[in-house]
Order: sequence, then structure tokens, then C-alpha cells
Amino acid sequence: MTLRAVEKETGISNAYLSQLEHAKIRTPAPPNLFKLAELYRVPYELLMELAGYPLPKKVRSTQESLVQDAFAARVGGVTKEEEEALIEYLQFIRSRKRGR
Amino acid sequence: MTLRAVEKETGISNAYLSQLEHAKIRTPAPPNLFKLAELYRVPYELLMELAGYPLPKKVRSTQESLVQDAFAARVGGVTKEEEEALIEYLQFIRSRKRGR
DNA sequence: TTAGCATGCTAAATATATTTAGCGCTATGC
DNA sequence: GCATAGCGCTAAATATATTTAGCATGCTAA
Repeated sequence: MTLRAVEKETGISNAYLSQLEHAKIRTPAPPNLFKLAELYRVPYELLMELAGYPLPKKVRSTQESLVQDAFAARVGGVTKEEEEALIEYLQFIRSRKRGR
Repeated sequence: MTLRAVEKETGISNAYLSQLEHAKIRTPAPPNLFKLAELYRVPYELLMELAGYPLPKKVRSTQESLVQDAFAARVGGVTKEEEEALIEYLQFIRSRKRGR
């Protein structure tokens, strides 16, 4: 999605989104994290945790498990083998990007 | 507790706490809400909700039930009769304060 | 009575998130 | 080829949370 498309969906300015992508912003406000979480179908709690906000005890868990949850929510359960393959493919994609 | 005592416990400046008490601050940052929630033994989620932050679905509930939880967490379960008595006593305290 | 100290408070300074305005680039249609 | 529109990006402006500094009041001890 283009920055302006995300802007239209979330109401967050494209300038802000660009700074977000370049880590110019340390702790985005929770409402922004919420909108982006919904748009990208990533758990809101994960973004809150990554931003460094305290989480209610009821949803607290390790960051790893949250990342797994995020992944699982998008692609469903994954076997070890599938995971290996996915990582390999990821590396492929990245190397291709660098190589050009 | 005095403002400076809370400052010592939470690390939040007394000036800020004073402004908080007078509603000069609309949305305190989550870390501050967390520290105050712990100090006063009030559910962090309640403060987040009252501040207008989105809550993870897992802890979302009506504001009333959160208030009840907060109360229950401090005094334990309460019968109808006890509740009546408590409300009456609350009114007594308030009237006494006004009357002086 | 007065000195000292803790208290609540506020104005100003600071930090940082977020928006506005606008630049340079690329692609696409005429 | 050239105009146009959309793109990512950044500097500056704005908003607002938070801290610093310090003032005025009231209480307590000598």
C-alpha cells in the first residue's frame, strides 16, 4: 500500500507514516497503533508491547509468543518445516532486493 | 498522600500530579497510568479506558464492570446490604466535608 | 513571634508526537 | 517530448505532555 492509501484508511498523515517507517518516532500514540493494527491485521497488543507500553496482566506474555500469534493470525498454524522454508524464502526476497 | 510522596513513589513530578488532579491533562501517557494504577491498587485497564485509549479485545468490557472490578479488588466481594451501607457512608463523608 | 520547612500550585521551559506545506522524482497518457 | 498526477520524503509549524523553578500559604518548633 502507498503511504497515501494508508493515510486515507487510517486518517494518519502520510508524512507521519513515512517517519514511522524510518524509525523517526519512538512511541506512536496507542490510537495510531490501534488503527494500523486493524488495517494490517496484526494484534494491537503486539504493537503496544513493541512500542514499550505496559500491558494489562491479562494479555501479558512473552514477545516471542506475541510474534507467533501475529504470524499465526495471518497464515494459520505452521510446521517447523514450513517455518524453515518461509525463512529461507524471506532471505531470498531480501537478497534479491539488495542485489538489484 | 502528598503530591511529593507520590512523586517519590512513582517518579512523576508533583507539578504534573497537581495538573492531573485539576484535569489540565487530557491523556496521560500509559506508563504514568501504570505507575499510578500500581500505587493506588486500581486496575491499569480501567485508567486506560478512562483516558480514552483503545483496549485489547481480551480485556475489553463495560466501564461499569471495570469500576466494579476496581472496587472488588480493594474490598473483596460485597453484598447488596453492604453496598447500601457503603454508599450511605460515602454520602455521610461527603456531606461532612462540605459542611465544614 | 519568628524561622524553617513542607505543601499545593502555576508559569515558563523542554521534549516529542503529529500535521502542513511543498520539493524532487517517476511513470503514464496525450 | 511534455504535461500531469501520484509517490516518498523532509523541514518547519503546531499541539500537547512533562519537567523545572520558584512563589505563597500554613504549620510546627524554638
